[in-house]
Amino acid sequence: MTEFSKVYDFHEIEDKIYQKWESSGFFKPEVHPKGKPYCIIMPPPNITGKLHMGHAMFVAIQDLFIRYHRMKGEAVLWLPGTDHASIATQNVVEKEIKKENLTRHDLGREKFLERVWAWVDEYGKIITTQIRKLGASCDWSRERFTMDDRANKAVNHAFTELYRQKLIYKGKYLINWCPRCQTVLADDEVEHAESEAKLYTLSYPIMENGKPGEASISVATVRPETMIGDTAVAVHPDDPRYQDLVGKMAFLPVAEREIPIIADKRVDMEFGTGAVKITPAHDFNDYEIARHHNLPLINILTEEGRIREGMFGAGLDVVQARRKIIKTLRSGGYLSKEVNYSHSVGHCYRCDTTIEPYISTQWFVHTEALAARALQVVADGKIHFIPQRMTKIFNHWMGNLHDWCISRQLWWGHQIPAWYCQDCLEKEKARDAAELDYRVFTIVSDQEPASCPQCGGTRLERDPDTLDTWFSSGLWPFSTLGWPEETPDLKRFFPTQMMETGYDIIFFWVARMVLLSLGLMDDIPFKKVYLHGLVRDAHGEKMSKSKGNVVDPLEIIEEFGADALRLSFLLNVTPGNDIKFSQDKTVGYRNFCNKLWNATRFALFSKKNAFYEELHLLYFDESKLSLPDRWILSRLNQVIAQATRLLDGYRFGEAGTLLYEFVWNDFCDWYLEMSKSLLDSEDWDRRSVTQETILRVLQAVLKMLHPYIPFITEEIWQRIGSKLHMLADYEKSERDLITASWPKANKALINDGLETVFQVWRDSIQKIRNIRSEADLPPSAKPIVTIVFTGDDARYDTFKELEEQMIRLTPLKQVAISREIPQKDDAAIEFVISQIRVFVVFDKQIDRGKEMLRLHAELDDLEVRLGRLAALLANEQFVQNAPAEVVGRERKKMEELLHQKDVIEKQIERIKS
RNA sequence: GGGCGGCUAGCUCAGUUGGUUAGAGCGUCUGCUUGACGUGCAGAAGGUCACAGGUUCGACUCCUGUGCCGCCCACCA
Repeated sequence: MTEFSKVYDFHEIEDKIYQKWESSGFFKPEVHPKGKPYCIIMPPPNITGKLHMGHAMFVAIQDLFIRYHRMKGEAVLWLPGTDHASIATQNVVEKEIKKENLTRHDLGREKFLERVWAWVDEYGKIITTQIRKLGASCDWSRERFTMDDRANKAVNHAFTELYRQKLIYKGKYLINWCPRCQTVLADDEVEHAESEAKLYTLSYPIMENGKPGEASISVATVRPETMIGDTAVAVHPDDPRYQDLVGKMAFLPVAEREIPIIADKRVDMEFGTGAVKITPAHDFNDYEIARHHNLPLINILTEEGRIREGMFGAGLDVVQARRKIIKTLRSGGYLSKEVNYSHSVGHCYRCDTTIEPYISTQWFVHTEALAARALQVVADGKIHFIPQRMTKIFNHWMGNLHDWCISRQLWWGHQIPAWYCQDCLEKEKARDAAELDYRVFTIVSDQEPASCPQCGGTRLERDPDTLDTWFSSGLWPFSTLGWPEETPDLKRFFPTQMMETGYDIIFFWVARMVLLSLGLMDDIPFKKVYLHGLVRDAHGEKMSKSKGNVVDPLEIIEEFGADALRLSFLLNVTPGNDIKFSQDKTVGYRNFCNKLWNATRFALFSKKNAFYEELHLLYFDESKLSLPDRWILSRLNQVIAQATRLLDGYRFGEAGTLLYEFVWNDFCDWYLEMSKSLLDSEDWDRRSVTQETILRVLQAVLKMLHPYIPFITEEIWQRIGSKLHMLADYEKSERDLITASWPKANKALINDGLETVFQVWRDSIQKIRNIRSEADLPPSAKPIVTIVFTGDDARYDTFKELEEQMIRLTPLKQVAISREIPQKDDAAIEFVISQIRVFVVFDKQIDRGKEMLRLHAELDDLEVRLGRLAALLANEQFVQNAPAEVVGRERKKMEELLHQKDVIEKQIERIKS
């Protein structure tokens, strides 16, 4: 007999089991070669550091679905990987080398990338180890990295293909520039935050006869330092204040230039002075206006965000320049007003530096056509969001999308597969056009070209820029399956069944996958998008290193086990809602695991009961089942049906709670307690059938809990293997729980009538215990109980059969199940439950005052309910409109309550007398 | 400026077709060496389901509005 420790110790067990699963190949879809394909591509964690709670949660959720579907016999593929996370990782490594007082420029591109690769090696291993610790049943033989050779190939192919489709173009536009990272960012990589500033009013003199005159025009700005880049002043065409000024020139102080006063409908007459300075190279609004009026652009900033050489305040950063220019304007009398003002400022999502709108030449993806298709497939229900409200968020973003800037001036990432022929470039330059036509000298190819296809020249220079990290992530659902090759995996598993990720990356990632999949695969990437919330700390604060409230999942696993941690994310949660992580929850779930362990220990390995001392085959024989057996089997099959339905509806939180309660309440607290006397029976058949019932319930329970708590269920499964073998219908293929089949509800065993009687039976036991407890008597004070049924009440037989159980469980001294009211006993406490009268007699005198209090409390409660019911039933509308079934139920309740009231009142009378 | 979520027992949260006395875990109180589990067992207290209207025979659940907390989006000089 296997040793069964008193307390479940997950240490050692978890790693041992995981190794067995992995080495047996159970994580591969090939375990069910003929199964229906079911695929989830794992969101690849960034290799910026170790895993956090958010990762632990997604592993728990995805593994739950993966294991559930595997048990349903499907060919399940959960494909793991990690993400190079271009900008984030580059920043992390930059910080790392800063400790050695080095910048990436000190090292140079090649050396710097060596350092990053070393980092990738180190953290990649840590991350995959951590994912294993959590019990993830993903197929490591198919593991990928967003910058491995195959991903690289996919990225180059994608870029080339989209370029060929004219969905990718290069151009000079106003973009978001991070002066710290020194790269362009996409719109959604800019985080906006309210910040306090000053709104200055500047006066620009109007030119008169070629000279600045007396009159002036006032403009409001929060960024006075940009005035040296102004190329116009704009007013609303209908603004009566400025009618005569439109078309005139204004004098730009400091820069000492003349700029035109123009009219544009985009100007808000209500704001500030109604006149706005136009700085096209450093403001998105101004850029738009300038384009319409063909105004020149003046770039005043360097890539580091400092004022350019030869300009006012050269070399200063923006804040310093602002101070200096304010001083100058003030002394020149050009500053007429300054007020406090709050406005929204963009920040880099990776380093929080203030973003500068900046003119730059970059690569873009045309999004209009792709976004329209994306909206269409969602509208057609081809992609379904859980929770549904996320659809709106997705749609809103898709519907307001600008072109996607995909080039980055970073070193770490996929280098753009574009080469520039230097010969063609020179020719193009010689043309001396206003703008270079880059297409003339650009070669985009997924292979490095040997020579220019135009001129045959070999002086080719590769674009030094890399791609947005989300570009390669956007290909993830198909690049991981082998695309652009027509691999068997791609054919079999694409489109994937589900994308499970956090709602915080709907735009960054989910949307990009949809766009790129439609563009390159001409198909959706996944059918369902399940979005989980954020894991916060116990007080609802976002976990962050700076706050010091980060909880390390590995520490929790070490202390409470991976199963307990998983339950913390899987029970009592709703899709899309943030969850607060507190250790208290995990403690509770650790206790649940221990409960399950001990239930098994008792049920199958308790020496005293000498279970299974007789080795024999168990043929399921319904006719031999005892009442408790039939009851628990009915409950079990009910639970199987319900849990399956809930899981199919993605409601794993509710399914889990259902299982938790079934195991703890129905199975442990009631059935196993009842089994104790059943197993005492002299009757061999009785014992055997009870053992079989325990075994069958446990078998199904372990199966259903396995997706939630895979380690402990597998461990128990292995330990009870020899018992399971005794089941006549045992399937050899179920030697390992991970690949065992999900249970099917046996409707024939569901018995609603029996469950109802059992409920009344349980309630009556609890009521007796309650009376005992209220009378301040210990459990050892066992009463004598008489339970009286009316003449033809069929429940009599059930109670009769459960007599011994009742004595044992309540516990009682003795019980009489009767059809007749017992002889009058003044000491008897009576209650009515579902038309059954129960008389309880303790041999100890009970406190009359206490008893009166109890009775009055009950009476008060009854009065309230009776009042409510009477009003309800007196309402003709209710009687007429409510379904007969509901009315009937209420009437019955009324009768019952009246009866209870009567009984209580009589007792009160009796005690009084 | 637009949109979304939360507001249910002291705390953390469940609650999808509107219909018993609104549930769980933790915490609290009382009792228990009941043949597996004190990481346990038994019992109890604790809620006008944020507020105000409306629809309905009936609303935690549907509609409208309000308040507080939080989030997302937006080219607010």
